[in-house]
Amino acid sequence: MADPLDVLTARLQPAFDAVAGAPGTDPVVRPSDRADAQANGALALAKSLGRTPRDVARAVLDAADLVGVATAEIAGPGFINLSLEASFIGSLVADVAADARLGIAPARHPERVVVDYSAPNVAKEMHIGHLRTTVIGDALVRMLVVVGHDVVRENHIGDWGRPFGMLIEHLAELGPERAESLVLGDLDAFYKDATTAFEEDPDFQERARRRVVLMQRRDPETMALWQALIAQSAHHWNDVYRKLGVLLTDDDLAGESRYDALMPVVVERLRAAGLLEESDGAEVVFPPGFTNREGEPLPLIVRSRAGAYTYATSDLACVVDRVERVGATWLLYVVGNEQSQHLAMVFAVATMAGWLVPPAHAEHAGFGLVLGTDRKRLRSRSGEPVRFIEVIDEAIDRGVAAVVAKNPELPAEQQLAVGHAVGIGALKYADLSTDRARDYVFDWDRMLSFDGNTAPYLQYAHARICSIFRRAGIERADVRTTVPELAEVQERTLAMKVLGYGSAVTEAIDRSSPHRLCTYLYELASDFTAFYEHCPVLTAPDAGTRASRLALSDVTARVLAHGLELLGIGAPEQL
RNA sequence: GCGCUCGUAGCUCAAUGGAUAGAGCAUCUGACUACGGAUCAGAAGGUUGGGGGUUCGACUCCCUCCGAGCGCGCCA
Repeated sequence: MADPLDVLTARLQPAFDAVAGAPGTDPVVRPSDRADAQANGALALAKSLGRTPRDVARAVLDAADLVGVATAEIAGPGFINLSLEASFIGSLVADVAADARLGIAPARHPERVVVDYSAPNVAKEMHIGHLRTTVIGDALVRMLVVVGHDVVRENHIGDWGRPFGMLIEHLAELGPERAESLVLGDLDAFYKDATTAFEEDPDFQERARRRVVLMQRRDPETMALWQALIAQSAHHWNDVYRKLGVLLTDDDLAGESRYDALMPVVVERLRAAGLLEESDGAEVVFPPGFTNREGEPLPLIVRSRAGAYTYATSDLACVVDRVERVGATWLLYVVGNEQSQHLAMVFAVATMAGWLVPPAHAEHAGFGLVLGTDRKRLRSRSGEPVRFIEVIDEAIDRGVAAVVAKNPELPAEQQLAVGHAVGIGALKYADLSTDRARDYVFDWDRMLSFDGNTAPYLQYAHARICSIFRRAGIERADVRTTVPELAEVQERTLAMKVLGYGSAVTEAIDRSSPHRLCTYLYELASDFTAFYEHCPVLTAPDAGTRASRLALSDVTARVLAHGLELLGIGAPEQL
């Protein structure tokens, strides 16, 4: 238990219980600007006891044992301000330094969680719209894994449905060997050519329709062509994922085709449950609480008038598969905000049908748009969506250029590797560091700046610490057993921040909000630079202080590197 | 029309219902032969879109209005 707030809570709990006359009264201990921490529980307790908050706080303090941990005083309307003993903070920092997990607590209730993210389409290039889902999903996966959840990554690719008749037929015309060059050429051009043929050539249209039927029957030649399309598309995605440094692999592909066989089952089960209704010739379910333009109930269409299954059916099949086959109790959808109503309806119907019931639960981790500096949806000059791979390559180029300009002495090979980490880090961090629900403005200059809440700033702080040890020829591991003495205010502030790492990670997971972790890491880096400026490490006044500051520096660097890793961002030892 | 999301300093963003709403950029003042100045210390900048309400206490919860964006029956 490295979190000082937990320690304080544990110390205050019995006193609150005694004053309340009942167990379980929450002291509500939080970080505070005025002191190290503040307990606010007396305010709530006062009301039920019919006493004044300050009176309750006084009684609690009289009953509490805080010896060796903190001193307390009553402030304001009834806050208990707590100032930690420096020796206590130091010992907790040593605990964190000795912990491979750096104070991150394991999940109280580990779950099998499916994270649905990225979701590109076969035979289409990834575009800027895939940035947020891919980057946010990847960070959430890493955080969930580190606290001990059993995480199943699922990349819900668009690999099935009517357009594939057209795409497969087009590939058949070009000859299967043509598929090989698709990744080098332009996937979008292929898609466009197929569309053109479909629209302009009635014969082609007819053959495309037949292909759809052949797909349903799993005709071997058709499936071979289909596989070729997927394989070539996967090359492109994997290129993106590798450069971007996300964890997705071919093993995580869970395309719509996987749920094809489940769709009729879903409809039949809805029928058996008495939920299915007919509306304008389509088979639908009306989840309560959703209305259309006319204020009438809004249906979720699971089978169209033409007899086709819809994406709603596919998403319902997905829920069934994830709960019943995968055995997940937590379904996390990293999908744009614009799908919130659709997903809410899918979740509602799945719940009505009894598929999505406790302990199983679904959560939509929605996100806003990527905007240009004109505050409008980011697009290329031609008005097309920006190609994802171009954004990635530009990030790398800019990162390398920044490193080359700033550290010309670095060997060229290292400049490339470090520049990659800086560029990709900047790109990812810009996305992760704002509240995901909001739209955010994409701005190269700001995200690559070494000042402010950016990846390069964090990476720089980390590199500076590494530089201290490198310069002095000190092994990092050798300083870890030192219990830091915290005489200077900057040392104390930094130490307190180090102790907050675990709760920052927990908070980011609880709210599916990586930006909580980003904000924490930025504050940690800021506190470090203030410490670095005011507290000489290698030239400290005495050996004890030097050892103490080395220990503090080491643990700070480890938290920075660990935290960046959870965000999917590298922490080079030199920039 | 209905629904969802968002609205915080000039700009870009923070802030579990807790005291005086915090950072960075830009602006202004200071501090350097630097354990990496890609820095630090400080100043200035706010009716948290407007108005009501709940609460001991509201950026946060509720209502209402304004503004922006996105959805709203057989595409995914």
